[in-house]
Amino acid sequence: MAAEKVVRKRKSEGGATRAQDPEGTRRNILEIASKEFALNGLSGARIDEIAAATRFSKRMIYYYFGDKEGLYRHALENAYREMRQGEGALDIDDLPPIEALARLVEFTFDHHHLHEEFIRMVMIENIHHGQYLAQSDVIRDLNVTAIDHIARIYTRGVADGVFREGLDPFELHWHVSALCFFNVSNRATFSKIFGRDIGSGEQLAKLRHNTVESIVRFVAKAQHLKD
Amino acid sequence: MAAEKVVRKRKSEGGATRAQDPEGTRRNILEIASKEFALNGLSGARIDEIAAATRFSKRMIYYYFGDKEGLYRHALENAYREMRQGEGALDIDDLPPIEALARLVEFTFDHHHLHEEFIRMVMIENIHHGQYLAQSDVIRDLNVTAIDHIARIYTRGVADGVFREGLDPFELHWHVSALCFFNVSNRATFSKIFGRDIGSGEQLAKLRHNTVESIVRFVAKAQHLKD
Amino acid sequence: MAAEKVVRKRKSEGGATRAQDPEGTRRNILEIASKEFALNGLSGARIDEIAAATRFSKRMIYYYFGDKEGLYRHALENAYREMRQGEGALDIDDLPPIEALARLVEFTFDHHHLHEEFIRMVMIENIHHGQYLAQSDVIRDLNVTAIDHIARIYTRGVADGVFREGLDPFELHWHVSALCFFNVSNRATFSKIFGRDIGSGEQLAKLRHNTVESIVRFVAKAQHLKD
Amino acid sequence: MAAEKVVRKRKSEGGATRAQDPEGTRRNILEIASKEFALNGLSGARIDEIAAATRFSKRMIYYYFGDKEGLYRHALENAYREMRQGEGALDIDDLPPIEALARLVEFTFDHHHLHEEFIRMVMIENIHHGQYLAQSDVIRDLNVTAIDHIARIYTRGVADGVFREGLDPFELHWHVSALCFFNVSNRATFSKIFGRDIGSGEQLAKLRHNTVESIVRFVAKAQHLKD
DNA sequence: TATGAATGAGGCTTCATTCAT
DNA sequence: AATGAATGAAGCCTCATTCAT
Repeated sequence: MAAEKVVRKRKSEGGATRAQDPEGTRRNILEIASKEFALNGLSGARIDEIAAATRFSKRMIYYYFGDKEGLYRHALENAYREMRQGEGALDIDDLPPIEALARLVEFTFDHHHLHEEFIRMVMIENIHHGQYLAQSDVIRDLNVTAIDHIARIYTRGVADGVFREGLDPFELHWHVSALCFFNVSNRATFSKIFGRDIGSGEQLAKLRHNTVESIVRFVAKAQHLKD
Repeated sequence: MAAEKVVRKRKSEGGATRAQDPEGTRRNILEIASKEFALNGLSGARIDEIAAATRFSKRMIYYYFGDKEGLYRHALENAYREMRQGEGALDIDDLPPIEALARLVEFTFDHHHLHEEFIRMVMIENIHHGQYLAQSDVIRDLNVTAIDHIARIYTRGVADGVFREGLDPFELHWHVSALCFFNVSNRATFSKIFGRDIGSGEQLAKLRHNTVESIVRFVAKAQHLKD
Repeated sequence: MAAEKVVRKRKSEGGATRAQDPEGTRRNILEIASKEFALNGLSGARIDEIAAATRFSKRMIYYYFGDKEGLYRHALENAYREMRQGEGALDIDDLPPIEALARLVEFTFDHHHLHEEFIRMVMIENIHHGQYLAQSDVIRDLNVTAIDHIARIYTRGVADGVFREGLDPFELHWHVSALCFFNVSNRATFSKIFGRDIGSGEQLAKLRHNTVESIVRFVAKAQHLKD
Repeated sequence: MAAEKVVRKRKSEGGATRAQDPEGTRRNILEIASKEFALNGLSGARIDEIAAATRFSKRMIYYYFGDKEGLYRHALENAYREMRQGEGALDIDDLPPIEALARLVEFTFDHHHLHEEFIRMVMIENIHHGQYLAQSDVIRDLNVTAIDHIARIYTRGVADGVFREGLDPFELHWHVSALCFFNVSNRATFSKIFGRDIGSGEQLAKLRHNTVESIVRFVAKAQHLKD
């Protein structure tokens, strides 16, 4: 009889040896995964490599995040969350509007510059048509408040008579975002094409300065500008 | 064109019927591949799917482009080439500087908006740290000339006394690029987060208008601005 | 019953609240496991899903049953046990042989029809070449008695001169089993192939009737048959 | 720059060395797969083991059959096809009805006995509730004709006055199937429980004889039976 | 020039099982 | 008695690429 073929038993026998700290495990995995996704994108990232860089076995990724997309989704949320948390630090309500606006732009410019990982996650998510962001309520909630900052400054500036009327805070936010984001997101191609690194040294400083000036000139009344 | 001259040789005795048109084959493959890469990125694109969408077999991709990266590199070069070709059309040397500048910005804004595929290729290339672009001399040559346009306008504006002195054409180009690029590259996330589609209708028109205004206000002397 | 006596001990100071009832735990697990195995087979069943459907943790399965095969073995034994228990109810010793035989067949037919889960366990065990059954003394003991019933009826029938001589009770049991078993085990394929559901309604009733008639005609002397 | 991380190239380089014979390849794979599925069931079968037993690489299974279920579906269809093909051999139209019926039953009994693999596939498919068979038009077509055989014999027998009237050929087919199928499908458990191997030697012969007699006695008028 | 058949390597995911508490 | 955290091994499937014609 060839009938002796049986349910094949798994050979494992190997067990866990690690301390049990679910929250720590989750965090460790998410941290590593965020880096991998930011570096290689969703399809470029490798679960195996993430697991290897982790202090845990590959299996735990699935235990805590379900699948690769689940992990990516969490990494994306995490990126937005960390980003927004940093913004709390900025305290500019006491400055005169123009100066406050300048500070806000500088802050955003520097912040983006320092958080390339976040920028890359957003780029990657745009490559995926924002489909994972669309699944996350968390992210939307985090971001809508981002406009409040600039809206408050703008209102004060208009009240003080130094800002032009009729501008839309949402569009101002867009403006600031575009300039600050682009300088990080397109650093590689832009720098390589023109042979000037836009992401460091003098050039970075000048673009930062230009960015501030551009926003201020866009918002402030002409009479308040010094050429 | 040259295509008229292609003699459709049939294999002597009722053999294969496919036209032997190497250049056409290449072009067909590259076209399809460009779409796939733009849609799914380098690691996300599938050779199988590209081949299937092609009029040819998978083998031809390797025959003409070596490997996946070779195909990607060509698709990238192609994207830049097509982009730059379009720019030739713009004729603004006869307009007064401010108006010329406004036209240039509008043109760039629209051009980027209409060439999402190109924008996505650039995003993807940035995700890959510009490493493939770095290997291509073609691309660099194509792009450096892009600054000439704006440089000429700027020079005229300064000569006419309507533009501020001391600005760097390269940085002006950066400025225009940033705003026009961002509106396409980040359309998905930005629109989804704030619930307003920045890529169509009224909103698109307003951002276009703002973009022009922003650049003009940045470059022109304050006395020439109407708030 | 014994369950009345279970003292629900609470861990001294507001600890766990789960009742400590080993036998109940075992039973609960076994019940759920039986369903899963009957539904998906030995290799198709999932320990995780069994545990999830249970009121207990996965660990308890291993605690009480060792491993997956152990659990399956117990489920198999359980299926046979429950099956045989039901048969006790039948009381036909007072009926004339032909009628008694008819009742026995009807009973078996209905019993099998009502216990699809058991039938499926037997099918599954046959897929595994009966290797787990072979390990269980319990099951063999339970079943051998199954022949006694039919043997008694047959003996009476022969004595009464209504049954043919020389038949083997074991083979009669085989006969009854085959017809009753098949109608449940092969319901899916047979019904789907011929577009007639053999497991419900009129068709079921007719096959039941045929089954009885077939057995009776096989056993009874021709002179006692009405065509 | 950590930017040197790239699309990871596959290392393969290894190529094919085998003769190209698509149909042969398919057949070889299907043959091996049929054995594995019959032996271990759908979930129990291992693609790796099938591939290893094949003359081809694992990849070819997916090339030709899509996925594991696709392969199973084809194996199932194949089993039914081979089964039905064998039946063509039987030539009984010239025999008197009773004898023809007896020959048909004997043939079916032997045929099932010799094709355990087929029986097991049907068992397995029933475990899966016939869901794969339901997807196959091929199988249904093959089987409906199976009833024609027995219907023709029955009609002749009724015309000759030796068979009872009012029987349903479909149900007769069911009857024959049940007895012949069961003896193969349940050989393992039945034999083990009662300590008598129903699948070989004298016992097999007696059950075969009984099966024929049972069917004949069920169909023939009582006056034509010799007890 | 062009193709369909074939493949090794690796990718994601699941599984039964064990450890620490 | 009972659990949630953790895991090695293996399972299915996909991918870029090459061979034979």
